[in-house]
Amino acid sequence: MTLYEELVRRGLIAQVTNEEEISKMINEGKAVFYIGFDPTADSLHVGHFMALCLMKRLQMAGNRPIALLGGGTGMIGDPSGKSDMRKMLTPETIRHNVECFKEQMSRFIEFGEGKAMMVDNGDWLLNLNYVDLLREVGACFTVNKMLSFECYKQRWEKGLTFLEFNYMIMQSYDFYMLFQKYGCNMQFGGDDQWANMLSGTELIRKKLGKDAHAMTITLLTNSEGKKMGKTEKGAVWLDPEKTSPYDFFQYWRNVGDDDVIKCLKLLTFIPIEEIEEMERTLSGAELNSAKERLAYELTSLIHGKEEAEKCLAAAKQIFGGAGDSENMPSTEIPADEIGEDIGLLTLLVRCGLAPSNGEARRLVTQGGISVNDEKITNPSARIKIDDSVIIRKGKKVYHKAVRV
RNA sequence: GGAAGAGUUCCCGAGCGGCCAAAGGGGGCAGACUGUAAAUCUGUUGUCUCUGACUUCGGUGGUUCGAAUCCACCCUCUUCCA
Repeated sequence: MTLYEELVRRGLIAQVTNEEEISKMINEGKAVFYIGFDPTADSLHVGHFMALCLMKRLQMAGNRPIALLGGGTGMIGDPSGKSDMRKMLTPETIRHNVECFKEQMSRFIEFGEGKAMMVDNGDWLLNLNYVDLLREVGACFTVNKMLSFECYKQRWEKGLTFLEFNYMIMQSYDFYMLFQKYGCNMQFGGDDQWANMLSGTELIRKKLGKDAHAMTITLLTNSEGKKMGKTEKGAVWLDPEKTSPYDFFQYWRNVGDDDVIKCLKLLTFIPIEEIEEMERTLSGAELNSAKERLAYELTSLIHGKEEAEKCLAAAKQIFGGAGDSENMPSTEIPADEIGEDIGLLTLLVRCGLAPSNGEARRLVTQGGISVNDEKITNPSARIKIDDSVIIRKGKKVYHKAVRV
């Protein structure tokens, strides 16, 4: 099976400019490709992870990856497919985010001589001269064409600023630069980037008369068509400080039945045959084993095998019935803060299980809280903590409060 | 520059002098049912020292016994005209 066939079989590919040439190029390891990452936050999330996985797959086949950090494009903000304008980021934030990205990326991809490259488009975008740029590239774009792109549809109602409208030109310019500087002949990106990427290949054709290619990756959506990797609390981050390994593990452990197989295909390196085998044989509750595998694999890829083992063990202990666990998320509370005993509501807030006393009170009154396996419904209850105490919120959130 | 309109709790969106902590929906949280799934049903969803008090309806002042609701100014956005 060739690399390209595997990508297709995994469902990773959404759109390509020229299937024949692209498959040939990547199968033979001849592609120099780039994927852009705009530094919109101080941590990568699952969407980025998919792109990094693809990078790794291609790298293993001998292709040369370039990770492009959007130190320049981040100053503008991509309007593609978004209904609202992004909050403008300050240059300081962008620089900080770029640094965070760099660090996280280098954990997945090997950078260096003859390996992957990391470049920042701020290097060429930030010092562009407006008039020069207009004459050089502006002349290659027609406004009517740009306006016809699907990705701006959502903006017709709320308005598209000139600032954001220029994003496409910047991204095209990136491709054009990378093509010249590094011989980069292919661009990958999320499917929402299709228009931006095509514009890049067109610019290259117009300016240099050469062919460049683009391929988009399937967006990770659940069976309802919503983007995955988002929770009510925001994105599922790769940074353990922002999304703890345990929460990360649980996110994947709890994906819907209809989404497990897709996630395994798109996000893990488990051989495709094995996944297809699971797809054929597992149904109903049996899918739980696939979910567990998914959670384990991903946690292991991102936080390391050791963390993954811990999460798995913690989950088994917690959901397997045994109440106690060393690996349970916990909060340490100084003895003098607890004293004789501590108010239940205070304890819940202190452990981050409720944002306010009011919310904590509600939880307790509605029967959502158990302490050491004993349901407590009295909000004014006081809890003695001799050593440590296991709090359960709802069905699946366990937390340990430890006296120190 | 001129004219008209809009800004409400996490989001959308009603309310247009007291019965408003503010309808309805979405989302969230909890309960039931389950497989740590989905769907469904129920409750709940500003804060606190919680049968009471306090703070919220773009901002600042004002009218009134009483204002999200009326007035003035300001800010922001949308549409129409130039």
